[in-house]
Amino acid sequence: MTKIQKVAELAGVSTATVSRALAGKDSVSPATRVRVEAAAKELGYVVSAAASSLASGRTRNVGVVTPILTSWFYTTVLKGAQRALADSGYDLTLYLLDTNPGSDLPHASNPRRRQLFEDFLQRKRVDALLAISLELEQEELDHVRRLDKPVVGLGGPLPGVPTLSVDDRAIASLATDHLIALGHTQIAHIGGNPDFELDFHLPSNRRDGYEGALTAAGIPIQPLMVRSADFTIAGGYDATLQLLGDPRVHPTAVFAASDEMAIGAILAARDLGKSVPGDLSVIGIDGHELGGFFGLTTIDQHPEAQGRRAVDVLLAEIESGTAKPKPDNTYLPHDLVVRKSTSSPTPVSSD
Amino acid sequence: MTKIQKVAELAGVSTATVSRALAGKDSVSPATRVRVEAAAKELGYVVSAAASSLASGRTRNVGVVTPILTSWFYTTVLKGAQRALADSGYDLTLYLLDTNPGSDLPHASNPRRRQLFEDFLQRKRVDALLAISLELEQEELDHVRRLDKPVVGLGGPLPGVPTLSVDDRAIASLATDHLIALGHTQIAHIGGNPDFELDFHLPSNRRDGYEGALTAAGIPIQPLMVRSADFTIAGGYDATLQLLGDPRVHPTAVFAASDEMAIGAILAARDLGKSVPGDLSVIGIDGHELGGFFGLTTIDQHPEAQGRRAVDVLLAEIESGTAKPKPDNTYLPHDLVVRKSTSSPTPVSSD
DNA sequence: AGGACAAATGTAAACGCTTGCGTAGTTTCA
DNA sequence: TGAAACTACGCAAGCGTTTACATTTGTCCT
Repeated sequence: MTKIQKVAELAGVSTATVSRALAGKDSVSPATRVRVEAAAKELGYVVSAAASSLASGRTRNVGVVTPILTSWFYTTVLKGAQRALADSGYDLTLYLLDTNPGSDLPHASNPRRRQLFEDFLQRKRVDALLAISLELEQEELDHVRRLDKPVVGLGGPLPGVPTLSVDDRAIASLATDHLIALGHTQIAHIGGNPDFELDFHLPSNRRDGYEGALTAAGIPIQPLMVRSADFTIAGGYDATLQLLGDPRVHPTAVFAASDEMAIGAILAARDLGKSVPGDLSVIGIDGHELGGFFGLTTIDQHPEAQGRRAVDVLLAEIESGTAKPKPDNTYLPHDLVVRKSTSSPTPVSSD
Repeated sequence: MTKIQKVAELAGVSTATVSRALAGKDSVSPATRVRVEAAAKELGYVVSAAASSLASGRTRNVGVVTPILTSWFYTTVLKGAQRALADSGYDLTLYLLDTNPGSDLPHASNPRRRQLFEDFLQRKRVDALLAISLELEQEELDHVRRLDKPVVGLGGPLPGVPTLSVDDRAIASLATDHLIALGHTQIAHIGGNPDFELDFHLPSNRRDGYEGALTAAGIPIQPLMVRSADFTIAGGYDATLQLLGDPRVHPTAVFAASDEMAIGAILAARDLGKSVPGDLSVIGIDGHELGGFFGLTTIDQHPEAQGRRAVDVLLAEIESGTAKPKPDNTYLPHDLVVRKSTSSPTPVSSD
């Protein structure tokens, strides 16, 4: 391993200057900088991350905590974050915080979570933390605060931490309004399961948006029209099966709280011999890559861009060194993407 | 931040002893160990990763390089790797090595790859590297060798590096034999696209296994029965549409090289009004979580276990400090999972 | 009882960088 | 033209551990 000393000798300067030149600091003359860079390249010199971080207190490493990995939305956010970090020369350390299935312990007792908050994060291994859809308990929040490092939340409201998220109510309203505008009045909703391991605000906000839009349009809310599922294709499928099999309701459209559930709804409708959108219009949320394949109308929430944005905010905080930025929430953009899973309802003979 | 010095004082020992006690080394008396641990806990002491790694040369951090993130198989492997690492107190640094789309440059010229191999990896940020489905060019391989750190390949043959992988030929044979045993003779194959960004051995090995099984059973190989796609649902769908629309062939079964393509095949068959398995049997590879939902017969290759296994090997190498373990390949287990997408062919009137 | 050996602990030298402070040398300006 | 203000760079003190080596203490033989 070549060390900085060798580079300094070859370039004919002190190690201090090499360090400054390579770190891209000003106060190094252009000529010197060039010489140092040439020397470094010639010797194949790369700074030792450990030494650099010990001396500077910075690691060039950002921790990303996600509750789920095997879901398109999360991996896409992660992809955006990874790319943005790599572009800025940062490493991404991945922490997976899935609750052990079946366990109903408070989060703080989950050993994996304890390990993360009490051990890993405390070792100064990361400069900042990006928390995706994370709900933290008080104790965990305290641990995070103690780090005194930038923390940004994506998708979930974290008290005392700046967050980015889409406006779930607005998205749900937009989706519902789209169906209303097409002439639907019998609109069902497949919401996310609130006891899912994710942040519980999201399902309820989406439901609120749905109900708000109906009410605003003077359409009565029918509790039987609302089902919940676990955000997966299978979950959306089952919920739709139940919905369409219930003689008490006659939905002509379904608004699913995720694209995967919406896809499940499309498959269920087909399996029941109903056509989409002829017999049932379906709209989802996410902007899933399979949306085009299924002709799914959706609200794209640009997950990859969300990952990038979150990292941008995080890096800005790291650079600025601001200990306590305003803990407010910023809304991220979303877009209605109309495909062929939604249309006006076909008039039906009342039965 | 409490440092080791404080702990030493509180426990009434030297910093050396604290270090040894906390690292779990022997040659510390049980009584002392207990006292040190108590002191550390009381002060909330956690070692500084930077200092520790500078002094010891170890980072407790493993790099994982994957070519794809938004695919169930890869994220599941990653999940297995993450969990195994977390269980052993290691961090996982994620590197994403997707080629920029459209670019046909040699890998070594891809800026993201350069950055990874020439910069990130050289900084001693990781103790070891897990390369998933990675094909490296000579230059990149040299960089990796220069690290002189344990490297394990998963799923792709890396010259000079120990690898783990399933036996793709055997899997393909098993899948094909399953169809043959059911009585099929008109068996199509949807293989992975060889110019896909992944390792190209995989698609060709699977195709070899398919052809081998046919030949062994005395069934002629029909080139028109073989299509390739990009491993996705949409890809499998299109390939199947073509296959079933081609008047020159009459497949009664399809062996797809991935579960996602197999799911696409099922959807395509349905859209063409064919029943599965009545008109078309479908078998895939992977063990995808949606397999149950679609009733898909598949060869489960236990991706999460693959991730765990790979990490186990990696950690064993780190512990042993063996610089150069035998660069051989170990095959991982796979299992046929029979569901309802395969059955005996229904006799058809020859047309 | 004396020496040899092992067990437990202490001493202090790395580990390889960053950066505050200081110093020459160079401009700038009245 | 002399002081003030920069600019570019060197010096050396850390940063917080780990660990080779030395030391102490206790145990076991003969």
